[in-house]
Amino acid sequence: MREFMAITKALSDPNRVRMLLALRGRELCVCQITELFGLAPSTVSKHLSVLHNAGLVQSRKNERWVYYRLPGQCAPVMAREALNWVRKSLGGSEEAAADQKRLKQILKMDLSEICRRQCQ
Amino acid sequence: MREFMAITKALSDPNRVRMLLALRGRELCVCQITELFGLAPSTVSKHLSVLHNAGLVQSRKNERWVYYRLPGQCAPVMAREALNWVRKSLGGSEEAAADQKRLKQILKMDLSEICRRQCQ
DNA sequence: AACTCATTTCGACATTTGGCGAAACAACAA
DNA sequence: TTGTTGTTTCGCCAAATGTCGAAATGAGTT
Repeated sequence: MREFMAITKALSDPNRVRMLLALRGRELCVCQITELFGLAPSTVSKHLSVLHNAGLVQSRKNERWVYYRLPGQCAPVMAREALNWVRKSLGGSEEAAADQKRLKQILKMDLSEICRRQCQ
Repeated sequence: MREFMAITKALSDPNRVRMLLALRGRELCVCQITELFGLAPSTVSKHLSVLHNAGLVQSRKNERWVYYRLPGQCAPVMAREALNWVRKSLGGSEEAAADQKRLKQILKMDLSEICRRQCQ
């Protein structure tokens, strides 16, 4: 029950759900997610920590950047089922499509450039 | 997206999730749910309204009582998928079993008797 | 060791949410 | 019509939540 509630609470914020949809098929750096959502880096970090705590994302550090991704087969069943449900329900939604489109532009940019823009 | 968020917000409270699990296989009157959870009737009513608003329960009125039940095949796909996920994830949980056990006792009681107990 | 810089944590604030009791509502009974 | 009674709505309060900016962290660089 505790595990399940951690998941539903994580899914109860639209920005967090959009983050999960944006992570389909690729990993993203915190600064890329920050750029995509137009939120403060600290806010994005907190959202990602909620998702991580619910087992809905994993992370790794490389050089200066932290990358988040959806968990693989090793993830707990409950989290995998939740992610399948999200994908099935919203994978084809307008919001997801719009985010994917803007993400395409962001992925072309250099990570350092993105971070520089966020510091000003 | 709006529909999906209504569902996840509805599922983000443990009492509401327990209510959905208690409604498996039968309809329940508001006073029975109130008795099961030990909350104020107004609180239970509010929870049920949130669930109803998300399409996760339906209601009917009969005589003096209002009965809530899980939606049938006519329910929107998203709500049905959500309910399946809840059942699959928590159908066998300790909390659900404990609630079912206490519910068994409550179902033996007369509705008028339950309501009388709640008024004092 | 000191510096840089992406990320996280902390502190503050406004908003939302879960809870209750009182009052309003709605349906039935007398 | 007037009561009775189960449910809902309305205020109110305390706790939780989303957001930001400032400060702390930590890994790589000089």
